Amino acid sequence: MPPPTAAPGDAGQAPAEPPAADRAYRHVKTGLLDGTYPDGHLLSEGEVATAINMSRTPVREAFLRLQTEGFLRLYPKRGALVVPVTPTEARAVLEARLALETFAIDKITADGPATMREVGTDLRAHPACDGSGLSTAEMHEADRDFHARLVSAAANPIIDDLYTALRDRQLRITAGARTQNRRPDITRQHAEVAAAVRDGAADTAKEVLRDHLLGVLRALGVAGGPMLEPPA
Amino acid sequence: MPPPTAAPGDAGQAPAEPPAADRAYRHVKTGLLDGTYPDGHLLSEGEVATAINMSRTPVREAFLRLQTEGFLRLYPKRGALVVPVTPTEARAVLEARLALETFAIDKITADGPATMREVGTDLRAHPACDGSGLSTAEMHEADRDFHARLVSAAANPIIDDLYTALRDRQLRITAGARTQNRRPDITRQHAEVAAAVRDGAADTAKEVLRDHLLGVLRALGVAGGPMLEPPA
DNA sequence: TGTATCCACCATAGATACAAGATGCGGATC
DNA sequence: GATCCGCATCTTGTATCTATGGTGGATACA
Repeated sequence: MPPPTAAPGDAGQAPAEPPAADRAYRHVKTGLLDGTYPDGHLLSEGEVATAINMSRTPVREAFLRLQTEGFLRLYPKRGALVVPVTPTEARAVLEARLALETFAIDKITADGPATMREVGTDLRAHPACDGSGLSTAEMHEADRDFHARLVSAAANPIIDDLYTALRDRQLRITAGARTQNRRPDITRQHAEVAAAVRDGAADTAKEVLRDHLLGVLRALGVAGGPMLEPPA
Repeated sequence: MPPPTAAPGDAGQAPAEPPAADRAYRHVKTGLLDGTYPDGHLLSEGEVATAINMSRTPVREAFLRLQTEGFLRLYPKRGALVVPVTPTEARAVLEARLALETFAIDKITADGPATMREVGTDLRAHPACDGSGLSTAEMHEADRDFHARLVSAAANPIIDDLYTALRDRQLRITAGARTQNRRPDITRQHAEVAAAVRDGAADTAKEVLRDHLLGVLRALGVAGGPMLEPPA
């Protein structure tokens, strides 16, 4: 009666649908990334709920999550604003990434040369240091994984969570950017960071990393500001 | 642009109660901090909803927020677990604070000596550098404000948000700790950090800061690990 | 007595109903 | 012709209801 949609019950080979809240979250996030919901668009719970054929309750949960991640801004009784991506925000995200990744390198350094060697060696063998034969999507994934591994080597779950959220946020910022031309630089920088960590050259690793992140901003046509720009 | 969050129409002498979701959030958070909901307690939406006389819907929102902040862990169909505070978590929070505050100092440094002087001078005059005549609660507030100002000097709203969340999280960790005996150290370290920033001695500032944060862990009887412990 | 099973209870997930706030348009008024 | 007020409508905030799934205790059995 009330649940007119979906027959969750039995169904021999039912694939066990994920929770509605998750589906709503995915749907909106996807729409945010592929431009279905453009910057500045004011979307409503009901709109999304109707689109994916569910009630507003799970959509609300999704909106709340997306707000804490910085994708939406909720206005009471008004709707959810798709936060416009500004150069300032792009810079803020990259700066924050720099802060966390720099910390990771420092922590690995504090752990001692043995840890540096181990982590650096692993990273040096990562696909993101080569990149040949990888599709754009695979390269993107490899890039993300490379940095995630670097950060998680700091063995700090809170930092890991913060970093993951930042990376999600960057997804939207760089949604339309092309990385094809930059791939040689990117892989080279990955390799340099890994090698520097392996060899105990923390300062070199941090410097290359800074330049690496600056490259992302540059590709977007955004200036890096005093923190990310190369020193005189 | 629509007015962000204007006061609801009236504003006459109506108490203008805050939204139920906010009340639920405050209630649970307070309970978390004052020990009403101890570590490992499994609480339910209905329990809270009944206690403060509202429906479960706003309570659910509050639970979601508290989960993203790391206070609760939600188990489907089970309830919300009050995340136990472990030494590991305490260390992770303090390390994360170190990462962000260190970044702030670096950014201020990158901004140039003029910025350092200005920020450092302001901080040096902050009540948290003196502390005489402040109650425990006031001192606590001053401490929090001091660090928040340092971080916000980095002019990065994302970092600000992350830092605020960390600080909230620390609230719970240090809920029962006494700071009375440590106050002289704390105020001295604040003053030293401020003076170092003012005078352009970034490395000194970061070193004192590290020691300052280590002090929090020490007061809890937790070891700092390789990152926070003083170098040999 | 120890163990496996079953069932009642409890908690959440999701849907729907209802209430209240905000906006924008149209018409009345000055 | 400009302005202001009221209403229609849209959107969120909150409450309540039903369905589903998991837990633990009581019970039957070896």
